[in-house]
Amino acid sequence: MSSRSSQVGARTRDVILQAAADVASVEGLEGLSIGRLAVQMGMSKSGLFAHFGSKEELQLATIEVARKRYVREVLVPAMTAEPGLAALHALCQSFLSYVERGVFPGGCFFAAAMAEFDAKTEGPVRDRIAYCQSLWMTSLEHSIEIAKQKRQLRASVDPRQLAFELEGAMLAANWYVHMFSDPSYMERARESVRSHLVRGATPTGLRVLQTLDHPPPPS
Amino acid sequence: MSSRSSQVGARTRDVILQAAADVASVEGLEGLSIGRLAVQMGMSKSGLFAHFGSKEELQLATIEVARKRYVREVLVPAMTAEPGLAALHALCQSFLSYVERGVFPGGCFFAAAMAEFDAKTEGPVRDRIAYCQSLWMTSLEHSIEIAKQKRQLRASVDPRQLAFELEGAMLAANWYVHMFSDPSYMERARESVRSHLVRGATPTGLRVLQTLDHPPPPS
DNA sequence: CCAATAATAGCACGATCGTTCGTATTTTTT
DNA sequence: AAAAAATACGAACGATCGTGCTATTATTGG
Repeated sequence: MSSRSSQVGARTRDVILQAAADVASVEGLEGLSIGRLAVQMGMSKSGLFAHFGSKEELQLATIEVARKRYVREVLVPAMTAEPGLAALHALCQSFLSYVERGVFPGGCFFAAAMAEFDAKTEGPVRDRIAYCQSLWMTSLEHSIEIAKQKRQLRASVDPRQLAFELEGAMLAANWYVHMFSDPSYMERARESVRSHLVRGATPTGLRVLQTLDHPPPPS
Repeated sequence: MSSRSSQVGARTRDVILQAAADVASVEGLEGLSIGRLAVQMGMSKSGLFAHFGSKEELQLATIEVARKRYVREVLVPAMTAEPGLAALHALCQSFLSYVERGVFPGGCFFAAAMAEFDAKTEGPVRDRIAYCQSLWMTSLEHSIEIAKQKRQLRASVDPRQLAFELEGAMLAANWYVHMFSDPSYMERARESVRSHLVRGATPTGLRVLQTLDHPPPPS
């Protein structure tokens, strides 16, 4: 059988990687140590190592499970929203909620990984992190473009610029909440998102945003 | 003699720490290794180690020289501006220029350190980084308050909120410029700073901002 | 010029790092 | 039931980590 999904080891492997993702969000992907991870899992270093064959493979596999968790906890919940401005709003709220809920103990996994690898020597790990980050930015930009097509955001709105500003507020909240143990930075980010969306919105867009704040009673 | 300033070792110590700050901005303060640093300096590991006595002391001393470099390259150049909105503008431009000039090869030292330690166990290093970061935020907020007193920014402007949004844009630029090797993110941050300042400005403040973009001919 | 002191080097330590290898145990397939 | 494959373990490797101890070399003050 080519897939590992029915094998026993696949479950073990996944349990290892879930723990690895948690550790890496705090200690960094380089700070991930096979020995400490093995102790934490209650298994031998070589036994754990055999699942991956190299530390780099462990790091890449950790990124993959982190990405899946990210998709499940951030992107999927936002998919229920109507494409366009509502989806953009949902993506931002979903991200902030994901940080707030502690989906990763160290805050956003990819924010931490980006900060760790942004200046480092190129390699598969760095490339993968950059790719994941660009996907996230693209999904923001895409929703902005849909919103423009729907005349919910003004034609003058630059999708990449708006995505950059939203992402800046969300990233800053991610760092500051942990660094200063001050959850009020989440509200600052929400205020920032709200004001950016309101500022770019057309009258049509404003109605959409009002609907989101005061959801209509189920008919 | 109590001061080390006239001793030979003080110069050596400073050269070591300048290199350490450069390395740490790329590899992180934990990634700083005494052995590799010694090789890079062309001296023995124990000889280098003797200057500090422990890795933690090396990290703290590295933070200190990084802070001094930061003050010299970011804060001091901005001090020529008139207190208030002009100073706020100068602080943001100075920070972005400092990232752009590569004052630290890995981007902003303190942004990297904050991202590295925000989720980690408490300790003197983490505390010091948090303190340095809070000083920077406070200096932004202080300039905003002066600008409000001078009626350059509207009374409705929340200093901490505005500082948060400016910092978000600058931090995001710091990461993205390196991660995607795309200097255009610096312009995105400048655009973000400009629009935030214009939006909060009173007519008086707008005149100040215009003066900054089109400096008056020396009388 | 000599004694005191500061600065550096050499060496070794225990710990941990990623990695390899051989082997035993379990699970799956034939 | 036998064979094959997957899974895990224990031991050890060379390298590097931070950190001590001791000797040696520079520098400085009397």
